[in-house]
Amino acid sequence: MATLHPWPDRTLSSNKRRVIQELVEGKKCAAELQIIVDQEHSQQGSSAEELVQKILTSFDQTISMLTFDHEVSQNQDDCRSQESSEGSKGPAAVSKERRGCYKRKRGAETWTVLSDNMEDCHAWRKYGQKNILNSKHPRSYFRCKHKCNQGCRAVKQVQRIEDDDSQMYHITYIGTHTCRDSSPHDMVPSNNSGVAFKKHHSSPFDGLSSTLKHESEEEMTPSDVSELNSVTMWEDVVLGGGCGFESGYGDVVSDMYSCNEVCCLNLEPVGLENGFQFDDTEFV
DNA sequence: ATCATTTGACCGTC
DNA sequence: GACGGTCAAATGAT
Repeated sequence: MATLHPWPDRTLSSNKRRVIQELVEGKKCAAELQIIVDQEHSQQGSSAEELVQKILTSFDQTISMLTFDHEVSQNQDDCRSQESSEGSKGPAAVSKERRGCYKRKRGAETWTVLSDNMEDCHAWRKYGQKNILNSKHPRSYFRCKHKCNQGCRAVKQVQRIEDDDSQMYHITYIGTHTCRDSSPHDMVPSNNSGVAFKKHHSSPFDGLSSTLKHESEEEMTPSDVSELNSVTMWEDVVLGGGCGFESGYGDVVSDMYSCNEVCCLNLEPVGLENGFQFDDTEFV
């Protein structure tokens, strides 16, 4: 199995990574089992079906805990160091020094959406706005509200499209949510959100995999293709696509299905760049 | 008082 | 050097 994973962490210990890979494999098998069980037990709520559901839930939560735990601990360290430095130097001095001191999120997975609605199920906080060259409308920058307390690195950029008549927005999502949003809305199964989004055994990306863009200029190699298969499989796990509920991991896409409904007109998962790995040093 | 948004400065990439 | 992305003080809203 390819060793690519969308969580932004190269420092994850190899053991932990292997554990997660094994869990991903396990969940994949459980998802296949669920399909078989569904076929053989057509009536809803059979005990076998419930059992498989529990297995899938268990896999999801375990994977989430493993990755979440690591990231939170890392980000808590970040916050602490920030606080301590501010405390020692005084706010004014630090703010001048740190201003604009960042590393760009290059290589993070991104996907774009054309929507008439800026809203989605996540809590975003605007952190900037820029006028873009040759664009009539400014681009707004949002980051996940839980960046500070949970270290969620998801960001999105929203820009109204050029066409004056339409109220459509071009929304670019960068990175997946690693937060566990405390809002009740996010905790309920996505297929309980009043949307005709059938419980599925495959990722929401599956039907879109043909539009999966490899942002690299290079031609895709067979290994790239296999990586993409792994990507969809992983997304099946982290996006909660396998069982229709979301534990808080990387749920942007499923949210766009469940919450924005048909306003999601054009979903383009893109940017699975070479190696599909985040460089943690780019997230300082 | 607290939280969110605006806005100009700063930095990385091309 | 231009442009885009991010930071954080200032400001506004509740």
